[in-house]
Order: sequence, then structure tokens, then C-alpha cells
Amino acid sequence: MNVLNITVSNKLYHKNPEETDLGKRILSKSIELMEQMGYEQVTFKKIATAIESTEASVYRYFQNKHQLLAYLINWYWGWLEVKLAQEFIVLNSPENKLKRAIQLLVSPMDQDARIPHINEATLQRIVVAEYPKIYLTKEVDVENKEGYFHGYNRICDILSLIALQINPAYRFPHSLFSTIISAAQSQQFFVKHLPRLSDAKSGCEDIIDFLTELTLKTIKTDE
Amino acid sequence: MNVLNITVSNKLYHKNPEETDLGKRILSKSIELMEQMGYEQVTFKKIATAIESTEASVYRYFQNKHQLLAYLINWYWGWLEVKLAQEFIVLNSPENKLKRAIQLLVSPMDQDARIPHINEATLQRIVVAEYPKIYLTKEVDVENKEGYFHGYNRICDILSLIALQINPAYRFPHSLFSTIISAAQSQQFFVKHLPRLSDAKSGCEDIIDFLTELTLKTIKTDE
DNA sequence: CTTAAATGATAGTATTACTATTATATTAGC
DNA sequence: GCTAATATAATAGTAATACTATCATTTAAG
Repeated sequence: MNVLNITVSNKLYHKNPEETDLGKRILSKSIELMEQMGYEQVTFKKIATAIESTEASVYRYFQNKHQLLAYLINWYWGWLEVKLAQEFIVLNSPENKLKRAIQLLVSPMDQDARIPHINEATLQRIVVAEYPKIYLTKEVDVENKEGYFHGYNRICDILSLIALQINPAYRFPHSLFSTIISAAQSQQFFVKHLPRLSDAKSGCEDIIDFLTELTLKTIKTDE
Repeated sequence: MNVLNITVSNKLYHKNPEETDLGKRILSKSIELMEQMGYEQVTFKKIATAIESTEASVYRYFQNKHQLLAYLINWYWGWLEVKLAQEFIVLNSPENKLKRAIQLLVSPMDQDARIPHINEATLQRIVVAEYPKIYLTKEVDVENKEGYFHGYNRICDILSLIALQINPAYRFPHSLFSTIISAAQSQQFFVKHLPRLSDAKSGCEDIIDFLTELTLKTIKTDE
């Protein structure tokens, strides 16, 4: 069984949590707690207590809670990129690749046994519920330079290139996919919490249909 | 000169800030401060000091900062709805109405002299930078019942109805417009702060083109 | 002129987001 | 097996935040 390692920029941690047992427990438990109580309610104190360690120890890995969230979310995008690459091996048409990418964005993930300390399905729910919080801050420009949004940028670039294969004249591929990706997140949230903002029934098929149709119609050349 | 009053649900304040001079000063100054330092950095203490009042007095109007933000954002959607209604008087085709709605979402607003205590242009920038924070919380379900997202829901409904006039068979009008509205916000943010996520140049024309084309192509029946 | 309501002044509390210090345990190199 | 470095634990402390409470004063309404 081969071991897979998702690499996250070293600006996103103080000490690499993937390298130690305590680090992995921090990751694992913070995912669990964030899903349970939401980002705002999580504190380093609570994480520390839950893994029977101390606040100071958690601070050795992450400068603050914001950096921890950014780490987790970048890990998610890194992970998604790996998944996409795997899937694209057997997909030949750009259209099928985009369709599959949308499915991956919206469908619940299943646990990768090679990475026991990260619960991918839970992490995905955290991304849905917390994602915009990592860039909607006054520090966005500094953090952008430090690579806080690298994972998202890359996914967006990859999908843009595929779209340009379908229609090289399409003017807004990056705007389109940043929109699609964020809609993939927010529609999941709306179905659950603000249903008047969506037409999808629970279950992900409607969202997939909505996004796929939107994407393909938009890219298509006006003949 | 007629006076215009945007009404916001009474669940969004403790004491109506529009009814007193102090209340209006709180609104005015909190808009100013939120734009300057961002939502996270604003405190009731800072607002109070800036208007030469006290923390306790600000708490008499809003239960907490989150409620204040929700109030301001709902005010914005109420305002936008009024603007839309005005504009639609002279617009006849549903297509033109949608086009104009997108323009309004993205173009900088100009100050309404009838409401001197609210700087609409600044408020719009706050909505761009802070909007998702009002629903991405663990209290979303409770707050939804209390009408925290009423303004957004309404705009979304209005635009959905117009879209259905163009194509009554379109399956996802609410999903489409919640996506379009949130893209209108986030593209403005991306152009400024995360340019790899957008193809638009600064200035709002590109964003308008992107969103208009996306909307119309998506709604159109597949013949 | 009286009373109620709004505001100001001040104080206090629990929690948070850290920083610092020292002690102890573990590990790696010699 | 000893030493030195490193990681972690234990504990304490600070400044800021997000409130709540109390009481005095001003203002406005009948």
C-alpha cells in the first residue's frame, strides 16, 4: 500500500504537523471540532484539551486559528487536485473532464485509508461551511503572497485550461471556474440551511446538473 | 424632497437605530469603520469612542456585532430592491431587466441625498468584503427563521421570476441567481485581491459582461 | 412640573488569544 | 551509556474582547 502525501506550503504552518504524531492528532481533532462546533467556537485551548496536550504545544504548529484553517483548506484543494489527476487519466474529452470535476466538487468524499488522520468527508464539509473566511480578511494581500490561496488558484487554472480546449475564444475561464467552485460550495450550504436560495433537493444530483449545464452552456461558442 | 425609508426586520436590532440621532450616528460610523479596518477589527468600544458615546449605548441598539452586520447588509438588499423597482419601471423586456440588475449589483453606487447617514457606496464595499460572514455561522438556522437573510432571499426571488419569463422551463432559477449575486460580489473582490481567480480588468465592465453572458446563455432554452 | 425614557459614566466578569518560563521526557549522535 | 538537543507539558501571566450591571444625568412628553 503506497503512502500518499499532500504537501502544503510551509508558510501555512510554523512546524509541519504531518511530521509528528502530535501534529497529526492536532489536524485530526481540529477537523472533528470545527465540524462539530464551527470555526468561530474552536480555540487552541479546546483542541489541546481534547487531545490531552497543551495550548502552547498547538501554538508550536500553527501561529493561530486562521492559519490552521488555511492549512486544512489548502490540504483539501491539494487533495482534490490529486483526485482530479487520477480521474483524468481515463477521461479523454474535455467535456467529460469538466463534468467529472463538478461531480467531485459536490459529491461526498470517501475516506482514504492511506491517510488515517484526515477525514476527507468531514474536511469537505468544513470547506463548504468555512471557505470564504480564509480570504475575506484585511490580511488577504499579504497572505496571498504567502501562498494561502495557492490550492484554489491551481484548481481554477486547471479547469480553465480544459475549458479553453472546448472553446479557445472564451473570455472568462478563470472567472467562470472561481464562480463554479464557489457555487459548488455555497449551493451545498444553501440546500441545507437556506433553501430559498436553491432549487436543488437534498442529495447532490440537482446541484451537479445545475453546475454542469451552466458550465457547458456558458463555454459553448455562440454559433 | 421626499424621504425614503428602508425598513429592516425588527429582529435585526434591539432598538431601531433609524429612529434616533444616536442610532443614525452608530450606523454611519460603523459603516465607516468596517470599511476602514474590516469587520473583525471593529468593536462596539471603537464605534462608541468614535461617535463620543459609550459601549453600553451601542449595545442598546444592537445585541452584538454580528447583528449589526446583518442589519447593514439587509439594509443594502432592501435598498437594492428599491433601486431595481425604480429602474424596472421603464424597462420592458425581461432580458433588459436582468442586464440592468447585474449592472446595479456590480457598479459603484452613488450617494442618496435623502439618506445622509448611510454611505451607499461604502456599504456596497462592505457587502462585497463581508457578506458570507452573516450566514456562515452555526446559528444560521435560527437566524434564518428570524429573517436575517430576508433581503437576499427577496432579490433572488425577484430575479428568478424574471428569468422564468424568458424560459418558463428553466429548472434552477434560484440557484442561478444566488450564484450570480454571490459571483457579483466575489468577482469584485477577486479583481482587487486575488486576480488569478478572475479574468476581469479593474473597472466593472468585464464583470458585467461575464455575468450577463453567463446568465443569458444559461437561461436560454436549448432549441 | 413630573415622570419616563434615553444616554453617559463607570465598573466588573469570563473568555480569548496569545507570550513566557521552567521542568520533564524523548531521541539522536557520539 | 552519556550528553546534548529537541519536543512536549505544566503553569502563569497579559492585554483585549464581548459582554452585563448599576447608577447618575440629561432630555422629551404629557
